[in-house]
Amino acid sequence: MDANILDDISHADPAQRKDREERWAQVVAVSAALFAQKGYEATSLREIAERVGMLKGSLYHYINGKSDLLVHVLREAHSRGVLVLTKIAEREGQALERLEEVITAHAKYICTERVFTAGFIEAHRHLTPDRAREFDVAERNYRKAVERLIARGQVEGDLRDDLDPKVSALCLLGFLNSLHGWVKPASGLTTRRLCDHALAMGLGGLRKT
Amino acid sequence: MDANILDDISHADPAQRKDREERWAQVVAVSAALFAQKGYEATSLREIAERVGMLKGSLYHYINGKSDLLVHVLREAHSRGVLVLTKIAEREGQALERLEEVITAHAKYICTERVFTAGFIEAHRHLTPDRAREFDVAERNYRKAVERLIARGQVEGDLRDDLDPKVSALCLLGFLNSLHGWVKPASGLTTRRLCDHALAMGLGGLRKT
DNA sequence: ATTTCTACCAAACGCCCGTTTGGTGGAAGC
DNA sequence: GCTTCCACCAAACGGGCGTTTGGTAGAAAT
Repeated sequence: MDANILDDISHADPAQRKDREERWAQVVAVSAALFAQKGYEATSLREIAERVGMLKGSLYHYINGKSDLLVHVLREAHSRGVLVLTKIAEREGQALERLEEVITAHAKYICTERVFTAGFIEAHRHLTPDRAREFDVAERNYRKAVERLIARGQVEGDLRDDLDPKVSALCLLGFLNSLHGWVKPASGLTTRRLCDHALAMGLGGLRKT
Repeated sequence: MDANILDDISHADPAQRKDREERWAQVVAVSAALFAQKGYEATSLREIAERVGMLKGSLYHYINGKSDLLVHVLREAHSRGVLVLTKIAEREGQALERLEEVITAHAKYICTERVFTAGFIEAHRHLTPDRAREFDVAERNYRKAVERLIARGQVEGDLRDDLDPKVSALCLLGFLNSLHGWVKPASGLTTRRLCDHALAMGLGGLRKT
């Protein structure tokens, strides 16, 4: 079933494999760009195929259905975003410093890798529960890591301890993701300044005054 | 063209008018619920008509096209949300207090009127620029009002003045709207507690320490 | 030289969408 | 009692979608 994507292809010679992989990467990249720009539903296979230079039916040599594209786009997004951020959150050290790092990295990711951050919420609607689980788990892990960070910050005395860590984590991540909605490249706001601003506002509500 | 919706109907007798208006309100309410739940594109006229108890073609006695429904849903949402919040933001008084009121009211609106807050971003994609303008203007007015409030709070000495009011306003409103993404009714979190939390986090980053 | 394989084309399929058209039953107006 | 009007039905329309099927040109393998 998943042969086109997942099967071992070591029996193919290197030249063929490279061709196919390059083409496939191109397809995923184009899909990511279009999904980000117009949303998953509003993007047609015809349009994707056109930008890659083939007919829509030919895409089925790479996929078994449209949602395969979504899965692979989301996987790339997660490997660049959520997974990296989770690792940062789980590093050793003073909680407050870790949290600052996470917030800044998250904001930076949102600003610079715009292609991969759009429509995550929309995306879940278009995946069957079992295909979505993979991403749900990753996102939950990240959220939990931030939650633990906040709790530790409270214990260490840097963060106010009258706020529930879970709700705080949800608020913080929601806030950071919301940056995507209005931050535009070339809006006269440098990434650097935006990250500083996000840090000030994201952390300001958590810090002990 | 717009006869079904906008025309003067004073020549109809009261009984008829009431019937029609009640039916129309029902259609809008059902549309709002479905748009919120599944999104605009994913909601079919067939589905809307079914819940109201008619066939999809019959909806065209009330509308001239599907997007009419979106416009009317958004109008109702704006009149309950953005317009109310703008008025609060523009009242007289100490800026900090006003801002607290706005944040709390905004958070409360998001939590209690869930039907009308979903898919605002998606919505814009499905309206022609001239039909969207109405809503763009209202949202901009609100944002500007909050921006002025923050600027005044800085002058009055309650808010830190090293943050750009415009960026701060965008961050704050983005944060508040992001609550919609994860706040669920009956999640064991009362509206009251959520609003307090949102206030603490939203204001914490702006306040002078 | 023949076979095999691969990347892709060309064309059709069924589905469901938003929209249009023409009609119908029953209440309201004269 | 006849006409008018109105809310709605019944059925079709064209179109775009995701998907399937069968074929083909050309390189690689034997």
